[in-house]
Amino acid sequence: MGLEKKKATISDIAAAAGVSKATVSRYINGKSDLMMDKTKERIRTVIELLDYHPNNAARSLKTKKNYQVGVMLSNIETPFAASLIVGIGSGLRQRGYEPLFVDCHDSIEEEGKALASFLDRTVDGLIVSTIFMENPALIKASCDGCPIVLCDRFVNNYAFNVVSAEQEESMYRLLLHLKEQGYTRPALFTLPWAGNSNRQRRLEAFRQAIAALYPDRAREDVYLFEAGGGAEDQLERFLSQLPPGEKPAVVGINSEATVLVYRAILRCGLRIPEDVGLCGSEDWNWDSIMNWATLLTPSITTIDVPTKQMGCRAAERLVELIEGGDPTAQVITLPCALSPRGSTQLRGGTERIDR
Amino acid sequence: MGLEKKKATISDIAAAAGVSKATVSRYINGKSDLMMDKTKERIRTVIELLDYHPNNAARSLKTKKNYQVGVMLSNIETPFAASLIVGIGSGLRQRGYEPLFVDCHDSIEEEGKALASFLDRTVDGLIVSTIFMENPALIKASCDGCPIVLCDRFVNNYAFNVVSAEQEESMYRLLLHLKEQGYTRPALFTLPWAGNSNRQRRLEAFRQAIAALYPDRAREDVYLFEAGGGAEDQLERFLSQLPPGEKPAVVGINSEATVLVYRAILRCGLRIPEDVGLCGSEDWNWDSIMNWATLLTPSITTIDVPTKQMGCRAAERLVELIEGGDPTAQVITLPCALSPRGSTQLRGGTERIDR
DNA sequence: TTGTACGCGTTATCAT
DNA sequence: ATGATAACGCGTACAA
Repeated sequence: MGLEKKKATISDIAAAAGVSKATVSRYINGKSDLMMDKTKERIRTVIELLDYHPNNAARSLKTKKNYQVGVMLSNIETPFAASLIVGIGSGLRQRGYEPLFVDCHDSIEEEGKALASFLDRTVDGLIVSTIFMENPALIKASCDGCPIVLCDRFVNNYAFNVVSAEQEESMYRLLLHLKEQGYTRPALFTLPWAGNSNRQRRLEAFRQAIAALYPDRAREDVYLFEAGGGAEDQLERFLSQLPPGEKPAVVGINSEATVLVYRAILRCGLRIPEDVGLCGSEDWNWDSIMNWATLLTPSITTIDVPTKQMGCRAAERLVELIEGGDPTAQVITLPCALSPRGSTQLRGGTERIDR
Repeated sequence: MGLEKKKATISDIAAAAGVSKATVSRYINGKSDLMMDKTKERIRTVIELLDYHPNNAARSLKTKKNYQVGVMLSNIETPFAASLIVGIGSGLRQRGYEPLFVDCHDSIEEEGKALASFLDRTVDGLIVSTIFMENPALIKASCDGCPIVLCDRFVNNYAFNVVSAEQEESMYRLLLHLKEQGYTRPALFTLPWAGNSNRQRRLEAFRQAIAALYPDRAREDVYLFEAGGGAEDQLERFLSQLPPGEKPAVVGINSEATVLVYRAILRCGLRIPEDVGLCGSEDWNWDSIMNWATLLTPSITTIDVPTKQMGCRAAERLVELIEGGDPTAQVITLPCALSPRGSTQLRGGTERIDR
């Protein structure tokens, strides 16, 4: 109790086992193929006895590796980020790496600071999921040899390794679902997409799907509004311009947009799904009774982005890069699932309450 | 481009500035009071020019500090954890420390592993927010001298430093609010509380508040159910045993419980707030349009736990401990706010839709 | 006010 | 099959 129990070092082990530090080091690092069994055994027991753990700082000083990777998130306070954290964390730790998460608060300055801080701490690599499409600092870091994987984001003018969610196919399936349900007029309601690669990709996917499913469609049903307001105005614009006989459905560009439109629809005194269908991209993939899509009444049809798996896959790819795998930029695309719910159930059946 | 731009070391700086490594080291560590101005200036410019950054591994090898703290969370995939992460992260980074977050998935084994891994990495301290009230491994770590702060949790048989949310006062205010609204019979609906210090504290707070506000109340209106089911049965039991003329209101022990009861009430064909009042403890403190309490219709009255601030405060206290502050165990208690919403608005006014 | 020299705990390169 | 020994980059007595 009173004794200062100093931590055992490799020298202690060497002395206690009657071998040299070099031998102990070899044992620890699995280079013990040509080692006598009884030597191994001696080292093993002494390590056990003294509860020896190699010192990471010393190790990393020598090897220039510290088994830590920096993870830059755009806004941690969203379930999207939470899922990403879980996926990245498990993927990384599985392979012996420790994640350092930092919230960049959607600010390019914060992001620059975080990047500098990580480079300073000499992390072994970076996983980046921030929104900025113009990102010279990140490109520079990559050029300087820092392994980087982008997660669900793209950056202009540089071919990064990216793990992302499939968009075209899932958007097509969503619009097909709406059509099958009897909706004749799907419109995309989106928040500003400038500088946001995901919104741009979804917008593009929407246009493609419309072109495929409604080849004769002339005007473009894309409505832009702000998180601060405007959903209601745009909704009224959309509905007032509707030719008679058309059945409208709104596709929200993300979870937030979908909820905002949901409120706008109710405020206009309209019913979901009878008067207007509603569905959206669900970034959270949050399997819980607290999922926003099932909290609303009726519950909302969504495209479910496999956030956790994206994180896990990004971790996997990054470790490949760190450990010398082929650095050629790959774009890994994960499929999304469609979850039809009450908000688009125009014909037949009654809504099933999930869980 | 072709040149291998090796990282500058302290020796490079010393050489370039024409001084000794010791002087540079002093400069870096702020011990430059007695240093000649022109020496300082020389060092400063050279550091700038060579873009020198001290190597953390070497530094930590020498000083046994690495400015990293381990953070053990019970389940990262909840907004509660997300808020905590933000609070802890900013509090820690503000003071020059880096958080290492790990998800223990409500498993004591995982937690043990994480603890060992952190101790192994020689973090400077620990912030713990996991559910286990019996936790010998954690007590041992503390006894061994590792600075530890518990966040919104308690552990039996050991006086840890704790940052937590105030419970008695807020529960009292919630029940008072219900009474003022005309509800005569508040009942607590809770998930199993064994081993969960927060649920136990809330349960106790509920009992105290009932004793204070309804001194004549004989039987105890506490209903236990499981996340998997049972809310509906318990609700029917509660309502059927109600004396005529009583106005019932349900208090959910946490966000999840409240949502489960919400669904049960609707399934029973009852109206909120007319037939039954509903309110609950909101652990997330999640200021967003996606907040569950405002997604539901009507939106739900909550006690808002200041999660982010708790994390921030825990970080602050931990750094105090790490840097040699008084280690005497403190219990820091943060006040909660009451957010009255439509779900308990029995008399007067119409529900205001928030945001 | 500044410099010298050693050691922190490892791994890696030689030897043997 | 194993042992000396020299780095790795930094902080810090101690000396000057």
